[in-house]
Amino acid sequence: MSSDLSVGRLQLLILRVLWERGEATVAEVHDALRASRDLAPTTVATMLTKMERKGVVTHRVDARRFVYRATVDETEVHRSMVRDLVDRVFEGDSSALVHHLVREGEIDAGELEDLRARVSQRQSEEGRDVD
Amino acid sequence: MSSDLSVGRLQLLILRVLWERGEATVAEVHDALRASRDLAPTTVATMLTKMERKGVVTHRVDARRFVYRATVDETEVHRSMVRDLVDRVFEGDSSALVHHLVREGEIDAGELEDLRARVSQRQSEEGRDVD
DNA sequence: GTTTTTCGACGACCCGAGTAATACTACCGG
DNA sequence: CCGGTAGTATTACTCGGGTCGTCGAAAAAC
Repeated sequence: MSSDLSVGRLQLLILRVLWERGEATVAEVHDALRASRDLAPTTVATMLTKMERKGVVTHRVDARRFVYRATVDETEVHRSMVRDLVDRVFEGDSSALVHHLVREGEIDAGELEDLRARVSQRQSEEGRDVD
Repeated sequence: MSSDLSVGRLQLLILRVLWERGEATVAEVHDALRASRDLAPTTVATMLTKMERKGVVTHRVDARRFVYRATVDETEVHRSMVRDLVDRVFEGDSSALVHHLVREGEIDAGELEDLRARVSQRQSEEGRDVD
C-alpha cells in the first residue's frame, strides 16, 4: 500500500495540525493555520473534503461539526514524498540526493558524522534480524 | 535568481535529453523519449512550448525545425526541486531529510562515511572563507 | 415560533502538468 | 503552379491543488 500519499503544501499544513492535535474541526484547523496562511474557512473545509476523498483523513460527526483525523502518519507521507522526489529527480538513487545536499553545502561534516554514528550503531544492533 | 525551477516528470525527462545533447529538435526529443514514454510528437512539442513560456528552454530556428536548448542547468533544477521538498516537508531543515533517509534505511553507514570524508576535506580546504 | 448564526455541501474558477487531435503554413517535388 | 509533407501553433480536455462564494439545513437566540 502506501501508494501515493503525495500532498500539496496546504494539505501538508493541514495534516500537521491533525497530527499534532490528533483530531480537529474545520474551525480549529482554520484557526491553527491563521498564523501561516490567511484562508477562508471554506477553503479549509473544501481541502479537507478533497483529502478525505483521497483517503488521507476521515471524519466523525460531533454535534453538527466534523471532527477530522489523519488516516496516515507523518512518516508514511514523508516516505512517499521523498520517494517521489528521488524517483523524479535522482532516478531512484537516494544517495544521489544526499550527494547533492553535501555538494550544495546544505549538510556539514558534523551532521554527517552524527548520522553515520547513529546508522552504524543501528546496523550492528539489528544486524541479525534484518530483512 | 533561480526562483522556481520546479518541473514535472515529463519536463524533467525532456530537460535530461537537452542536457545530454546540448540541443535537440522536437523529433529528436520525442525519439529519445521513446524508450521511457510512448508519447505523440505533438505532446513533446506542446510541452516544449510551455517550458519555453516558463523560461527553462529556448529555441532557435533551423530550416523549419525548432532546435531547443535548456536555459537552466541540471544543478539549478535539482537545487530548486530539493529546496522545494525540504521546505514543504521538512520545514526548511535539510538535515531532517537526511535523517529521514537514514531512518528509512535508504542510506547506509558506508555511504555516510564516504560523504563525511568528502565534506570534511572540503571544509578544511576552504576553511578560511566560510561563514 | 421566527430570525439569525453556524457549518458543511456544492459548484465555480484559476493554474500548471500532461496528453493529443486538429488547424495552419511554408517548403519541396513534379 | 499545385499539392503533399513536415513541422509548429492552436485548441481542448483531464486531473489535482488551491481558493472561495453561495446555498441549504439545523441549531441557537430572541
